[in-house]
Amino acid sequence: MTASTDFLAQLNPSQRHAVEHFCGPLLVVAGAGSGKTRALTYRIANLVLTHRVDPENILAVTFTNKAAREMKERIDVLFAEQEAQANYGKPLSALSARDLTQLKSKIYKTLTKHLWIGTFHALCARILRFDIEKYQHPNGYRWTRSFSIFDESDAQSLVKAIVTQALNLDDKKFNPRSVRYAISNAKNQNLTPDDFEREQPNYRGRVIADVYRRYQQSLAENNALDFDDLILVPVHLFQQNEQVLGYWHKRFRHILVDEYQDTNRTQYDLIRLLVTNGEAIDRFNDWQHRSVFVVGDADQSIYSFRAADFTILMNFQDDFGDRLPDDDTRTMVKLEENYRSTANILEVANHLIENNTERIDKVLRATRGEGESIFCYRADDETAEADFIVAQIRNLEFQHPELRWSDFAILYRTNAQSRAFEEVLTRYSIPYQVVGGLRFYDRREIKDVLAYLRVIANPADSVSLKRVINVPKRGVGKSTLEKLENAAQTLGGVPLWEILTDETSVKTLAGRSAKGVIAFTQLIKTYRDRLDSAKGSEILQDLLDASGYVEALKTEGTDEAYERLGNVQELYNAILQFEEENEETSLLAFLANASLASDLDSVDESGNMVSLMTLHSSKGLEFPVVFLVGLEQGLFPNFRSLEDPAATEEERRLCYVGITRAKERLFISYARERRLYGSREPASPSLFLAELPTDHITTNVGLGLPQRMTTPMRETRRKQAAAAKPGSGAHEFDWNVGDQVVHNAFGSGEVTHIFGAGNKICLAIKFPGLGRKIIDPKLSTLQRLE
DNA sequence: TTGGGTAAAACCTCG
DNA sequence: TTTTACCCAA
Repeated sequence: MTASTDFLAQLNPSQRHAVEHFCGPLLVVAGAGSGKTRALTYRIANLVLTHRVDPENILAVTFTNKAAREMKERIDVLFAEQEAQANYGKPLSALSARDLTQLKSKIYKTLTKHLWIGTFHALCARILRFDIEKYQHPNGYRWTRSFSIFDESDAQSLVKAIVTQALNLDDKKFNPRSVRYAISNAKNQNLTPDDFEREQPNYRGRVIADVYRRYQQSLAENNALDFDDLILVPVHLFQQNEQVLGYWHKRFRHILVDEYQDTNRTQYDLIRLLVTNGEAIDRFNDWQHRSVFVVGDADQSIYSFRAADFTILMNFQDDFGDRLPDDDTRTMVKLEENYRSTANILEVANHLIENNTERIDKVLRATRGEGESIFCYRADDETAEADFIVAQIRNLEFQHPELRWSDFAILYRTNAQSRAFEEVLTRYSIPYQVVGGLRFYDRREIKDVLAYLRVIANPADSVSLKRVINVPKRGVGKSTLEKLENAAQTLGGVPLWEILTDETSVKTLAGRSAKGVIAFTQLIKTYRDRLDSAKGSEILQDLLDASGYVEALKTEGTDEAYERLGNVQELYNAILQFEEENEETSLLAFLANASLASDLDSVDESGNMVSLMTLHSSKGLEFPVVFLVGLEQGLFPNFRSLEDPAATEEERRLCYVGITRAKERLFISYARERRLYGSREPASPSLFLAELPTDHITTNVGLGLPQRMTTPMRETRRKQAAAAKPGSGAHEFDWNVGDQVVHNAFGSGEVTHIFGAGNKICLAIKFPGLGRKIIDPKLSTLQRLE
């Protein structure tokens, strides 16, 4: 066995199949905990070490920045182990410190540095820093490589300004948030304003299309892109410019995509363009020296709210593959062996997910022992729930000396649920970290300082400019700003900056405030001149002083101000670290990195703290002990999904994700009463609780858990159904789980779920031999057998 | 122009 | 309960 292949011996046959795949398409259907990250990293290492692929030709898309970082680290280790054998003839651990340093630096320079690994957003931002100036918008808008990236709040205020000011519409009727959401959705499905209008030709659709057009114009005027544009613009650029596409197509011969079930239409278009060089997909056949390798699990698709579409994964073989059935195909491999969780946990997870209708058939096979039973706790309210869970944590930590605080995770549906747990954890002095919530880069002081940097890099960015022109106070108030903006508008939408830099105009328009405006523009100009010569960190350091920002915080002198000061200091550390760790150290690269950072990226694994996070954030992570909390109707599944069977299935997948995070112990809990906005509301147990297999669960509610838990739910349903339609025909809606029915087309079956409430009820019915189908009793003839 | 006050809205998930 | 938006006095 040669040195370059013996690391493959650690893999099981399916993993090995995936890892050794060289050219052509491959879909890896990878269940939770089946070693998919390992398959990805090993394959990249194998491409380079065995097939001698130039690292420059590899593009790997991950779901988070953190995953990208970890993948790079793991590949680095694999490279190092192989090179140690090859160059020194001994294992990595036997190398002297000097040789090790030398080897690592050589590996970084020749191999790791050239790999493109990152999220869709980060990779696309990088491509755009090369090529955005070649992009031609149909309306003639232009962007430069110093474009700003607008976050969600920037985007929403832009939409709000268009709705209320430019179009003079009621922002109650056209809620900026929902309009922005509609635009985002359109972009994620690769729809232009015209496309959108064609799809929704009604009044609302036309208005939104109009806002969308103006919104895009606004972005262009600011030389800015939103998150969705980061993907959409490269797609359009590739579609319109053969040379640009040709370059990247030639460069990225081997493309790998993780979490493929969570890609949206636009991201799919991007991948397809890069793979086929724009050729029609059914004609593309040139797989020599080229591969596309995607890894995903339809059962873990939980991002449909940002237009992710798991049918893209289901269609992979039709798109790229040989179109053969599962058993014969050479373009799909399934990883079904789970190395993470105990058999009990897997049993519960498998049982739950079987309630979904739309999935690729797949079971997680246990490789570990049975493990402890799952415990389900019914609490009186959210405080009692937190008390119970923290008591369990203290207890387990006490009884099992091998457990650290960081081995525990509390997973919930919404960020707002963290508070109760934080209070109790604080009371017992248990260290914890809340992941999600307010991101570091979303704090006010950080956004302020970044806005300064953004204006310095991109003065056309009027949104950032307005944010800081009067921070700290320079006597430039609302009315002054309004006059200046009007002037910019009248001159045909020139950037505000152009008005500000003309001293005469400023003196005419701003009057008393002119002094402050001029001071501000002078400040920005000073740093713009240094943009090419100075490092970002140097600019930031001087700026904090010269702008008076730090001074103002010190003068304020409150505890809060000192906390902000600390955060600003931390930002300075962040930029220093960025410059140290990254190949591309420009201020532009740092700003993009800051815009795209997620709170998940800052998860501290060394800190030994209990982790609190949403189920969405927990994807891809694992913990020995997991608490899955708040399993109540309306909370989880969330109330917005109650009436929509497809949405309920997504909530169920989310629950599946939560369960499969657990390695050793799983606790599930719900409360009978919960505080919402401050007032107490009664809560009923989640639909999902009744779907868990009784014999693997212990509970504090006595034996016979599913019966007892479904009863109150049935009563609520009955009440809701009766209330929804008083008088005649209430019996139509009075369905219960377990009802035997006869359907005019499918024959007899059993009701297994009830979706929604009132007159919007849908039933999931299991028909022997035909499987489970979701049926609207109002639209089909259903007869109940008594 | 600024700062303080009160009233109304917000809590779904995210790069 | 907490956060944000808007109004008015100084």
